[in-house]
Order: sequence, then structure tokens, then C-alpha cells
Amino acid sequence: MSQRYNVKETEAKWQAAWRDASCFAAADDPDKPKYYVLEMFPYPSGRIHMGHVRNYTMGDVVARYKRARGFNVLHPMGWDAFGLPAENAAMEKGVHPAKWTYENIAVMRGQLQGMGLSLDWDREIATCHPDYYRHEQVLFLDFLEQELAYRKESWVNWDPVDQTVLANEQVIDGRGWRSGAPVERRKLAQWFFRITAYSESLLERLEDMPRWPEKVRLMQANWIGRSEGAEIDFPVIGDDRKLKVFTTRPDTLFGASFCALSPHHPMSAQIAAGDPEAAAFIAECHPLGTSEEVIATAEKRGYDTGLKVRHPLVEDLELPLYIANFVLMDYGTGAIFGCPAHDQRDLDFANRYGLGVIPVILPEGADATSFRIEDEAFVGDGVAINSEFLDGLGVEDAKRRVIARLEELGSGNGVVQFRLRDWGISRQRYWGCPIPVIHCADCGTVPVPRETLPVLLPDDVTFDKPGNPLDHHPSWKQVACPSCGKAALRDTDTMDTFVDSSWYFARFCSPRSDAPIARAAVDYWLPVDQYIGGIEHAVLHLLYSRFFIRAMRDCGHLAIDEPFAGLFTQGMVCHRTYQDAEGRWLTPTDVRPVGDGGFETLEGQPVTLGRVEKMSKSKKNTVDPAAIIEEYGADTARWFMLSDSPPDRDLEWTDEGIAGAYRFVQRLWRQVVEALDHLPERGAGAPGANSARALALRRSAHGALRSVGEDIDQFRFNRAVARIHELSNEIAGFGAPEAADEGSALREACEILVHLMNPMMPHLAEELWQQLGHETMLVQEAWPQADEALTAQALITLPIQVNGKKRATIDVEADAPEDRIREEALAHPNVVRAMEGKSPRNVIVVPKRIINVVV
RNA sequence: GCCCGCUUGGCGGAACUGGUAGACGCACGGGACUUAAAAUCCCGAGGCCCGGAAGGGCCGUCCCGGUUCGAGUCCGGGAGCGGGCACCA
Repeated sequence: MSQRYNVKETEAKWQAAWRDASCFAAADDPDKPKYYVLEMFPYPSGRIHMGHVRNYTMGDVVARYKRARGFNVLHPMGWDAFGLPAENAAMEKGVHPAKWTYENIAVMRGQLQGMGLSLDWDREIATCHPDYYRHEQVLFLDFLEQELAYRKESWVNWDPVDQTVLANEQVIDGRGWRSGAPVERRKLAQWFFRITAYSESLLERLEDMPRWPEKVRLMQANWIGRSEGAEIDFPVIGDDRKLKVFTTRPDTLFGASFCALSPHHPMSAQIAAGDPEAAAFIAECHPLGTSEEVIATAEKRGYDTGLKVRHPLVEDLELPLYIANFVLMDYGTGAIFGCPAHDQRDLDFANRYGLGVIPVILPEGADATSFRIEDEAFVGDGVAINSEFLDGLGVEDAKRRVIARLEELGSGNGVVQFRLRDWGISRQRYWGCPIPVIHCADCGTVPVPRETLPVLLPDDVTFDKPGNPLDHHPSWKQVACPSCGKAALRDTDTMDTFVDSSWYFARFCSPRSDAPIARAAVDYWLPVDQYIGGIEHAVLHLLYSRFFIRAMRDCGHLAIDEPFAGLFTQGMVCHRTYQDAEGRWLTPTDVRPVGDGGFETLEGQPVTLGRVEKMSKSKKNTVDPAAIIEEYGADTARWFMLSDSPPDRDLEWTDEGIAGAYRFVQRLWRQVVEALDHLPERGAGAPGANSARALALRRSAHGALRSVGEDIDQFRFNRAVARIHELSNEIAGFGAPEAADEGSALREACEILVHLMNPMMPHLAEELWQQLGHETMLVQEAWPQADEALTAQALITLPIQVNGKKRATIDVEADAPEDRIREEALAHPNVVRAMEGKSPRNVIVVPKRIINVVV
């Protein structure tokens, strides 16, 4: 009788049922253990993509599983809704960014709801909504009061055509990614968040985050970049200035043969003021911006200022002072001493300008009299030479000694340097959170009074000329100074959209609160127990959020140190690529297979098969999830996302794969519905097990129950999928029950199967649960308990090796005594043959594992 | 250049802390059902060799070497692929 499972009707039915019963609305309940599952919220680009489907499916598996395990689960969704694409749409299509964004949100919300995710939609937030960004402005003012936000001049990437600052990521080969114009370096007044105040803590806590991927912790540690060294003063000969340099190798101080300033160093500017040649050199250094190509090929070049500095430890030693293009202003002190023998850059520089090369570290085994440095600096460990009181010491000892001496002399001290720099958040753009400050000619920078927040974005803006629409607006920036009442100007910059996403997970705890967050709710729900998203956010978003939680803590908003207790980074969704004869990319719907694995266009033209690559618009290898869900249903799409590939690795989308997932959905339906004819009534008797068949089925079901739970806990969804296939195969092989105990065993197995599939295929599971005669909804049911007595094996198969090669297997009781196992193993004909008449020298019996006979 | 990860059948992958390599799926081959096809169900399968079969042998987890009764797993060296950072003193 088994008709086909009607995917569309059934999925819609259960989605409505869950919504009507508010199954996923989370309530603060301090008496229940909480579990906060969060997936990185999407940018509302217009439609969901396969990456979203994978991400939200994983999160939903965890959310539904934890709910069944008795946790009070918070699983919210929102929109990272500010950002440049909305402004681009405004420029290209004439639609207002707000309209464009909210329409996109409406479409994507519908698409996500069609996936059957167990989300609490009552908590939905959009960062572009004033009810969100007004609180962000409050946080900004809090940070300002705590001096965690400040304003300073800094060098930025400036696009002269679009007239805006670009992030480093938006500069491609030295050109603006939109305009294609060569990017200029400009000095602008920008707002910064003082993330460097937490460098040490951000680094240290990485050690204590066991549920974060090692890779992400390492990337953050490298990004923060702690290094120990010394700051050393070199007095400038002939005046009272001192040059402060930073080095990680104070042990090589006796090998110094020059000092060098960054072109952007204040002292360089002083020199340039009286020296046109120096000024010209500095100007030449300017275009040396961020372009990697330039850096890789750039020669070490310098300008001899004519000034000399005095070596702090060697009397009468004077070193030339250069301005050098390879010295960075924003690391260390913007000045270095050069030790050519032990630093490759310094050596290249010294060779070019004929400066001394004095080896001061001798590699192990080298001879002090013949050791020479020519084209390759020696950067390894060794013993100090030519270094007076350091001679004979190892590198680490020498560092300590020289720092101690410098500190005695008042010429320097040990310091710790970080690579991490403060976070510049000003953007000259419209579609972002306005920075709530006012610039007054008399009073300076004045915070917008809190009671007048929010500073709303004006609706009536135009995008017909380049630059910042807020700045062009005829009246928006004109305000009275809150302090003196005179005419003043609003800050027309908006915040980097990474600010919006740095605290949204906290806002979800109390999304309608009048304050940025409600303390009780945050104390209950945070930290996020499981955060899931792409590896591309390993540094930026995840580091900024870690900063934000610390800053919010120090402003009294909450009491935790880390936002995300557990982090999982998912792999990408990939697909084959196709190109036509002219090399143009073709979409998967433009091609069809021809026999032997090849493809042709719909017009019959030849197609070149390309690599499997991340789905992207540029390669046209995307598959639209909405079309897939329309054709196969949400459960099928979800199941495919979880099958085969481990969740942290890339997943290749294939038509065969999705078809296979659909077949399995139909098979499960048929299997359970057909079993209904043979099943006893619900509750007709506890599943005893008299027959071996019944017992075997019960063992399989409980074994699957145990391992699927473990697999989900450990994010091994592909294994959980395999276990469910196995149980389904067992049930299929069982056939019709032949006795009452077999009927109840079959019912039990079917019910366990339905529980197991529930986190992954919730609609099908819910439907089968009902078919099995239940009146409750499965979402409200607890995860069943595995019976330990059944998961323990009574009879086990042991392999027997002879000299490490498998020769036979025997079946024994799990608790059989060792000497009987040994006896049986040695008597096995295969073993006897393999022993070739020799007597065993040793017999190793590993309980419940293996027997190895050594002859 | 520096740091990190990965490498198992035709393919995705499994093998928990050293203990039966290839679970499960995809693709494939054979069969059943059908007028036929689709759908479904059953069977087969790492490679090579012996055997009619039952069964058995040899080789096999990127390469070379080591530790061990036993290595996909641990150690040393190398290759290939991928990722992150990069004039950071």
C-alpha cells in the first residue's frame, strides 16, 4: 500500500505545527541547564546559498539533539544587515539601501523557515534596525568613557575615485576593488577601539579554550604576535635627542653597524624639514603601501641622514643613521638598529651601502677565527663572541645579561611587543551605524547626549555622486553643540560592520531590552555553548568579539571573559566547474552529461570540466538551495549536507548525492510505514527478547542509539548518518516478525530509528512518529536511553595473527578465560598451518581485541 | 621566507587511546519484478595469483627508514597538495 511520501505537504504541515505550538521559543529558566547554539548570522544578500544550508543544518542538528537531551536551548537567528552591497544596489538600481535590505531579509527569512530550523524567531534582530544600532551607540559611548575608544590621525587606503577609505582586504594589487584606481595613502582622523589593551589576555586565554579548533587558536596567536625584546636608546651625536629602537635580539647589540628610521618616523620628518634630499627620499617611499607585489620585489633602500648615533655600550662607537624604506612605523618604535651578521634584511642593506658586518653569534661547531658572513645572515642559536661581557653566553643568557646592563645604565629596558594594532572602525559610508559624536570648534569632540540617542540615519540621501552620502546631506550633520550650543557638526562616519557582529550574540539573550543587554538574561545564557561558522572569520570577527566581551565586561555590562565556549568551523560547499570553448564559465544548469563522464552545453557544444571549487558567482558553479528544497524537500537537503564529508572538511555538491539522499528519505518512510502492518499496538508489552532474532535487532537498535548520540556530541555527523543507514539496513533485513517478542522488538527499533533521524530530518521523523501512533510531537520527546546490557556484546569475533599476519578468526564469549582462548587459537587449522610445525615462542592475548602467535 | 594542516579503493569517507584496513554512502556490474522503462528489492566488488568450488596465498593506507609481538595510527627523513602570515627588527 505504501504510497510515496509527500514531502511538500508534510514539511509545510509540521513547520506550521511547530510554529503554532511555539516549540522553539526559549525562556530564561535558571532551574534548567541551558544550551546556547548559534550559527554565524547571515548577511542579507538576497537569497540563501549552500554555505548557509550547511551551516544552519549543523546548528539545527545540535539544537534539536540538545533539546531532546533535556537542555533549555537558545537557538536564535538575525541579520548582519549593514554593509556596502546595499549602497552598491542603491547606486546601480536606484533602490534605497533600507528597502533593498529589508526585502532581502523577507525573502531569506522565508527560505530559512522552509528548512525547518528549530529557531526562536521571536528573537530575530537586524543590525540595521534602530532598535539594534541605538544600543551599539550606547556601547560606543561607554567605550569612549573608559578610553577604550579614541580618535587619532592614521594612514589609510584612500580610493581617489570613490572618495572613500578602503579596508586592506578591498585593495587588490594596489588598486581599489570597485574603481580600479591606484590607492593612495592618506592621513585621516579615525576612530579606534583599543583592542591592544587586551593583547596579553586575548593571547593567554587561547591556551584555555579546549573546544576551539587548534588552527583558529594558532591563527589568532600569530595575529596577536607577541614578541619579547628590548627598547634601547641611542643618543644622537651633537644634540640631546635620543633614538629609541626596538629589537628582539638585544644579544646582537655589539654587532650593530647602523641605525635606521622609518620614513614615517617623526624624526624623519624633522630631518626632511631641513634636507630636501631626505624629503624626496621619503616621498619616494610613500607608494610602498600594502601591495604584496611591491613588497616582495622592493629593494632595501636607504638615505644617509649624515647624523650619527652613539652605541650605548661601546664607548666612542658612532653609527650612521639612515632613513630606510623597509622599516615600518607601526611596529615597535619605528626605528631599528641594524646587525647585518644576524638579520638578512640588515645584511642586504649593509652590503648595498658598504656598512660593517661583525659576527657576534658563533654557530655551534664553527671556528671563531675563520667564521665569516657573506650573503647569508646567521639567524640561529650559538654562542656570543666579539661582545665583551657577553662572550661565551648562549643567545637567551646573553639577552638577559645585556638587558640587565642596559637597565642599570638607564639606556634601555626589556619590553614585550605585539603585532596586534588598534581597530580602526571609521568608515566613510552611509549604510552603517552612525558614530554618536559631534565636533565643535570650541569644545572639540563631544559625545552625543545619551538621552537623545539614537542618532538615526537620515532616509533622504542620494547616491548620485561619489563619497559619503551622510556628508553630502544638506542638513543632517548640522547640529548645535550639546556642550556650548553653538553650531557644530556631526561625525559623518559610520562604524565598521564588524562592530555590529561583535555583540549580536549578547543581544540575542534579551533582544527587546531597553538597555544593550539585560543582565539576568546574559548571565543565564552566555557564553555561547556552541558557535558554528566559516573558517574565514578565524581572526577578524572572532577576535573582535572576544575584544568586545572584555570591553563590555569592563564597562559593567556582563561578567564573562569569553563569548564562545565552543567553536566549530565548517568546510566549504564545492562544485565542479564548467567552461565552454571560449573559456567562459557555465552554470550547472547550462550543461548536461554525455555518456562517459563528459559534458556538453544544452546546444551540444563541447564543455571543459574544471576543478572542484568553492561555489561562487564568479565561477558560476552555484546551486540554488531554494530550487533543491522545492524539488526534494528540506529533509533531503539537510541529510545530504550531513552525509559523507566530515563537517569541518569541504563538501562536494553532486546531483547523484542529492538524489541518493532523496531515495533514502523515501526508503525510511516506506520502511516504517510497511512495518506498521506488523507492529503491536503502542505499549502492548515491554520489548522482551526471547528469540535470537529479536535480541539481535534490539542490540543493533541500542548500539545505534548509543553511537549516534556520541557522534552528534562530537560533531561527527557523517558517522551518525552511517549508523542510521546501518540500523535501517538491519530493520530491512529483519523482515516480518514471527512472534510477539519480535513484534515489540521491531516497534522498538523503528521508534529508535525515528528518534535518531529527528535532529537531521525533523519533518520525516515527526510524520513517522505520528504514524507510529503517538499523539505527542516528537520535538517534545526526550532522547531515549540506550540499554547498556544490550550494547555490550556477548559473543565476539577475535582475529588470530601468526607473526603479525592475520590467519584466522574465532568466535568466543566476551568473558572467556585467556587460557581457553589461547588453546582454541593454537588449535585452529589455519594457525597450525601457518606455524609450519614450529612451537610458539610467545602468545599475546589482548582481551577482546586480538591474539598474536609468535613463532 | 615563516607557521600550520592534509595525503586510505573509481569517488566521499570509516577504523575511539597502536590490535580484523576499506564501515556507510555514491558511482559501477549481475540478477529479480515489469510487455518495457522508471521506481523498488537481492547479490557482487582494493589489486594480483592458485582453485571447478569451498577455500587459500601474495601485495596494499604518498615514498624511504625506525620503534613494536603487531603501525593507516608512534618516531626520523623526504615528496606532493592545501591554508594562514609575511620588509614585524
